Amino acid sequence: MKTTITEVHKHIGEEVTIGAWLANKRSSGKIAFLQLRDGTGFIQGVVVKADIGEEKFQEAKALTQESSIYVTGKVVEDARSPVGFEIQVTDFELIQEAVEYPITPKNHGTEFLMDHRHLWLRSKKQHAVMKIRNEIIRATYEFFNEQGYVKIDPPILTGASAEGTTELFHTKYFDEDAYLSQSGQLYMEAAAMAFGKVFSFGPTFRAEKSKTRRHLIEFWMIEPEMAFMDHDDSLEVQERYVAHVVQSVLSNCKLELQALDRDITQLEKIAAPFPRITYDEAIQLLKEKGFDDVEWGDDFGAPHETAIAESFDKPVFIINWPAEIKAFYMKPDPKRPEVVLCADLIAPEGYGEIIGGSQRIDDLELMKQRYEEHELTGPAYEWYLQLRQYGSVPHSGFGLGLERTVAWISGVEHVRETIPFPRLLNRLYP
RNA sequence: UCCACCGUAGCUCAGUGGUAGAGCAAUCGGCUGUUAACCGAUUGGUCGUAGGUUCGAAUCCUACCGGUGGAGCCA
Repeated sequence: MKTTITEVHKHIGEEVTIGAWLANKRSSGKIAFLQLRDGTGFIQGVVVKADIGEEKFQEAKALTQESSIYVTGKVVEDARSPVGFEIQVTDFELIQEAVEYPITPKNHGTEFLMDHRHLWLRSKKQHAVMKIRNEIIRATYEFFNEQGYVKIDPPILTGASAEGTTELFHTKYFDEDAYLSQSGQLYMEAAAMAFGKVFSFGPTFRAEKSKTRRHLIEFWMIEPEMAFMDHDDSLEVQERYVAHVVQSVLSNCKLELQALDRDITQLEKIAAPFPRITYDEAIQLLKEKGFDDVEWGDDFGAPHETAIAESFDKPVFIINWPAEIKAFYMKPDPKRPEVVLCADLIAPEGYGEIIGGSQRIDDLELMKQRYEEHELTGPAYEWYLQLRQYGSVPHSGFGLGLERTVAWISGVEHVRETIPFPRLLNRLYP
């Protein structure tokens, strides 16, 4: 009967047929080992000449890497297999012969692999990272649905920037100027006033010429927004959400974490609550660690974030940043108006900021003042002001960068391996 | 945009002023438990591009093109 590699454990002792690709092959004079993959997993097929006959055995030895085949054989348990099972092949049928597959079992450089991203996705490590990405997305929907959030999709084509800081991708909207969304946040605030607790999951675009392991031109964000929640309430949601995602990956992606050689003891520590330090304390900590050039009012670079993260074995919130280096919509601390009620969540092990969040300004007059300070005018911003005019309430929200989260949990060095087809500086293909 | 490093066989790299090399892949042969299998043989080159220095340049110099890492900015 036809089945898949993840299902073979239900068919021990039975003969099954699997549609598969040949990931690799090893053979000797009378036995051949076929490393098979079918998208659901990897398994070894064993071809014995004495069982299958001379002609078929020679055919098996001639199979090339990444050729597609239907393999028929008996499922047996075997302690030597990393997945616990293998298939004793009784027959196979070649679907298509792959000639000189470019990605060989040996080392390749980044440029070559990125040029062949459409094929690289087939490899064990990339497969594992994408499965973990999928689990994080699944766990995200699970978490927010269970907590009563409504998923709302903000637009991708917009008339102006959400934060006014980063470079936007410009395009035409018939005769008007339009930009690709850099954040759905302003729309999610509108949605929170309509549905209470909402979250979005979608792509965002930044036309920054960033060339680091933490940056993509196109990346995916999860942006929850909650009415009637202050910033402390939001921090609690954030830590419970992140912990849920990590625990879900630990439970459901054991083989994938193993394929990536991830040190899971680091992940097993991730449980709410997470430590919180103020921006002021962070400055102090950095000075103690020898960063003499950091002054109050400076933003932190990657080395600073890493140094702070090293002091904790869980993600750490840095709260209450100077208003001048944060977005216009963040609510000032009533006790100390020069700082705003916000937090960055810094992942452990040097993966950098994975969440940025804040309580939003709910006062109409203060928001008008911010508009003047930031020279925000036009129809793109008028509607946002109305949210403070008609039944304004305290509300908070945050944005989690999916790719940085995948990189951290998977333990991969660079975010370009955490999205199927990364858009990078100078890379629009494949 | 700035800084550093790198472009040599299909891939990963060595060669740093005197005949263009290795491993892997491919092809042929051997091997009954391999795990990036192994062993033997064969094939494979406009040394990123254009100038320059030199008796002689993959090697030294200049410019350009491409890439990698980082900074800034951010998730």
